Amino acid sequence: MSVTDRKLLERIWKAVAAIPRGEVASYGGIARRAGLPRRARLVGHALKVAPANLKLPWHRVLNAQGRISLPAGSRAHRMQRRLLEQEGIVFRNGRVDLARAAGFDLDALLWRPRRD
DNA sequence: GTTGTGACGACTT
DNA sequence: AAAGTCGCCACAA
Repeated sequence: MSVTDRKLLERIWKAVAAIPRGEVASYGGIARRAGLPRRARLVGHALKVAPANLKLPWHRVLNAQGRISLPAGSRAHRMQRRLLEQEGIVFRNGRVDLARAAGFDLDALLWRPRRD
């Protein structure tokens, strides 16, 4: 693995670490915030290989549909959903309930689930 | 080198 | 809404 590849991963990890508690972001959005537009798949890869010691809020990263991308029914899938609900995020029909009432930031693709 | 796969996404049918 | 298609590209075989 080249040094530059390593740097890309680090930039992605940093962007993920910046997702505030109670909010979620998309793979594509993280890629853009990391300065890597159109590299959504790389974000998935970055999370897969992320060292556990970084303690990244990986569960706050969803696909563009607001759905969990991990295999449905898998252990990891259930854990992601649990972690999200644990911080107040509500699911509706298998999708994160995205109410863009206030704070919906299209540019950053950072979503704010309705908080009531 | 080539091929298939995949924690993706935008567009078009 | 749902299914294809295409672009993207790291990785394993």
